[in-house]
Amino acid sequence: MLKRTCTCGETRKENAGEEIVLSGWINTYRDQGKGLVFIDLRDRYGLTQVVFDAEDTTPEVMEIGASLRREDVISVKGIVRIREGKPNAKLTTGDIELVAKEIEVVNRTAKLPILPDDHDADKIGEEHRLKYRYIDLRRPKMQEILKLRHKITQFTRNFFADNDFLEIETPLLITPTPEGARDFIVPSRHQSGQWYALPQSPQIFKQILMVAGCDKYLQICKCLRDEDPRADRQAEFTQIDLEMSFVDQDDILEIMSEFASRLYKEVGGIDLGELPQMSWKDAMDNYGSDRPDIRFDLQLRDVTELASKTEFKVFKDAIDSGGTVKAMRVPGGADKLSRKKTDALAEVAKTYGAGGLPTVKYQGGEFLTGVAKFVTPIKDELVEALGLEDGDIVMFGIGSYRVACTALGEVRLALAKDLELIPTGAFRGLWIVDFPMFDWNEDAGRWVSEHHPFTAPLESQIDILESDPGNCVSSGYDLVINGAEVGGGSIRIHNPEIQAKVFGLLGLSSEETEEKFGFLLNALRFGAPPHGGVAFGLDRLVMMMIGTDNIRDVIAFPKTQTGADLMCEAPGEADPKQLDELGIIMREPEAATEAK
RNA sequence: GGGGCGGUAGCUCAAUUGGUUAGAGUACCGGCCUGUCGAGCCGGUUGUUGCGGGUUCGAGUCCCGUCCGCCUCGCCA
Repeated sequence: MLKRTCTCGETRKENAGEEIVLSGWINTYRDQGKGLVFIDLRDRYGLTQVVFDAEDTTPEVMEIGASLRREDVISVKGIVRIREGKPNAKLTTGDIELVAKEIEVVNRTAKLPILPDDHDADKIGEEHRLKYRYIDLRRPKMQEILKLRHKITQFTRNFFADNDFLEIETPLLITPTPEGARDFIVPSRHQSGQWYALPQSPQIFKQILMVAGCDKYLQICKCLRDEDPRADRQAEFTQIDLEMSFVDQDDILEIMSEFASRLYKEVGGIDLGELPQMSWKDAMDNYGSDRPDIRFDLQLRDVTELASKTEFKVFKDAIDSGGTVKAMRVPGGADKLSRKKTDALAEVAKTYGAGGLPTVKYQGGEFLTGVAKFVTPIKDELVEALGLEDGDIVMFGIGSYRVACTALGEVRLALAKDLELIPTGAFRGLWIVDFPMFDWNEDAGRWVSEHHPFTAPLESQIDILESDPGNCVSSGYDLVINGAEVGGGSIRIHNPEIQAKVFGLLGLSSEETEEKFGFLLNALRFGAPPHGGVAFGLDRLVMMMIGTDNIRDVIAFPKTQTGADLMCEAPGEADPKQLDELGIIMREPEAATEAK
């Protein structure tokens, strides 16, 4: 075997005259006819032009050179020389070429299903890219992503190691717990009828590590949630997970702000600037989202009071049932937004639970369009409240507080896209703080955790935890960058009585609590320090830095929307023997359907 | 579980109101070409139109079912 002496990205003018060996894949070949063939040889590090010239090499090597096709794998020995033709400014090695003297064809490729070509990779169906991931990943762009991801994890490890964090692994096979996402379940062979769950996060383990005196913990770990994926969400994903003892919220926000700022700066070359704090209430009130995109300035205003003065039935019905009316001023919207566009925005509002999106134009001192007559009675007050100017459009979000805010908030985002309000290359981050402890779930008829059941209420809120859970503010915090939640955490409950109270509020009986979370409550009884932590979504960080909204772009071997790995064809059938050992009997498909 | 879009050559796509032999670029194969670099020129091979039914003289096209992929609501403590 010819062993390479350097890579395809490093040879320069200065190396002219040296004998080297390169190994790699044929990126392209250009056969000029009898006696002259060019090859661009590719490896992870770059491209080097190899020339097969009849005047410089043997007929045998020439023949092999002419037979090479895309993605064949070769090793080639030769002499570096300054190019006889023009240099190629597109390549770092563009000044030189390797004159082939000896060649070893390591492997010929079969007929290629896809080409690893950045130039038209976007056109290749993702299904093919995923099935032949090993070819897709050869693309320089994909290699760059893998490298960036590596740099981020490397930076993370170094940063936290420098701050005395210990990297500690937690188990993948854990006990199923109620609350939260749907678990992936794994059968136990030794204890038939018993099941492991794969972790949705190492949450409880990292808290127990604090009880165990580890003080500062870090792990870059896989988390698994058996829920439907989205473009930016995958059932199997990676978190930068950490936890600290004897800290308060400010301590955590401080170190995490430093981490985020330095990470973006040093790895991504991005200046995040200051990371201000905004309360959850302010975020919902003004941006209609708990992860507001503050790169542009449209804001929502509460006009419930004003709206109650009108005879508009849509307003009245919502207000009578305790709802909210929000308004958003779109400067200059009268000209920019056609009926077609406002209709499309109304569809957005409907998707998020609103009945529609009443819209009025403000032109010539009058409200125009269909619902104008209903809001004209409050015209002056509305103009004043929203600071309306001639040519503006006003849109209304109506419904329960969360629906009114969210629906109009989503319209806000759609509008930003449509009117191109987001400056390219802008990065704006902020911490969202003071989340509510709970949200009332109508279907379940009980409180559910806004964050998770281990989140502590703010110290000032402990009094109202039980008397007024709906207004109880938690110690949770999320880091939001460009409208995406990149991480979140909280100060945890370290007092077993308070933890038991929270479980109780979530509708768990004390038996259930003891059965499912007894080990945690126990741990809290045996000397738990105050502690708190954060989990950052690694995939999201990578996505943001390379500017993609597709999470599959940043995962080497991602899954599809139905949880399939198209390359290895997971999930697959298990051997009946395996099932037998586990005491599992498959129900017939028809029976499964009937059971529904 | 709901809604939307898509599936035609290895790949990316085209194919008039249903119309007879399903085309183009690219990859691949062959030929030409000594300075190319997304090489060029000439020629060629490549099809279960996702799958299964149905309507029709005739289906890539229309209908029903189903599978797969993508986007999305619910869901994601």
